[in-house]
Amino acid sequence: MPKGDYLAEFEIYVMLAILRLGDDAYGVTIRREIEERAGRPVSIGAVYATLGRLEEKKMVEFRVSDPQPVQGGRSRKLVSLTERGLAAVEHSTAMLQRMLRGTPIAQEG
Amino acid sequence: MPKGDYLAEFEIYVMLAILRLGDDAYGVTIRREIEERAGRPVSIGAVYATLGRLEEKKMVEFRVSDPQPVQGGRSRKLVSLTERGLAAVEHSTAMLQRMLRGTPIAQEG
DNA sequence: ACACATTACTACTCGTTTGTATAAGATAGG
DNA sequence: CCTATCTTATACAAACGAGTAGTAATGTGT
Repeated sequence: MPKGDYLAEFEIYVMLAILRLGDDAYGVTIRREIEERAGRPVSIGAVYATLGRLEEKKMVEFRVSDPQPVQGGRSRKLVSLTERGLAAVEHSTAMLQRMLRGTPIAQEG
Repeated sequence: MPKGDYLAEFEIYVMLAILRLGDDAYGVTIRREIEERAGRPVSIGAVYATLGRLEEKKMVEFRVSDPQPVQGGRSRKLVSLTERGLAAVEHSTAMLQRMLRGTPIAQEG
């Protein structure tokens, strides 16, 4: 099982957050998104570290935004999933859904 | 976030396989189940190693079957999830479902 | 120039998971 | 007994992920 071909838990959370955030996905918003859904604190460093690992795996890619017209509004490094990244998330989640089926665990739509 | 509080990918697969297999969950069947769903080879050693770790975390428990009336039919070590293990799987999958919602990834019922 | 806010980066540590290789226990059959 | 078969066990290595702490870049406002 060549590593780098699958996603660890936190990596999945980061990638799903990116998907939900769409054009507004960058370090700070990703962090907030995960904190809200998971209900636990997430350090910003952990997010950037994970984003770096995901980039190495070619799961995500970046583009730099224009600076924001507010105090401290430095450019953001917006993230999006690569084709490969999207495929990986879909694969991971589909696998989970397959495994869940036929199981006594409640499924939500 | 203290490790040991969440489940890694392979651990989740093992636990979900146990759930599906019910009264027939033991090393060999678990391996087969995962291989079929994941479509990749799984070594039997990896399964036992993981089961050992899950037992340490009190996620699974064992009971020994009667010997099987076939060649090589030694007793099986049947596995089932503990209350704690079931709760952990439910927690992990529920979190994923929450993260999936609002995402362009197809959801199956 | 200076303070302040927002965002990003990186080196490093720690603990973990995964996986292999290897050995061996238990049972049936001839 | 000896062999084949099914099952389990485990020491060990290698790789990896998570997270922290500290640093720095870039922008606004005064």
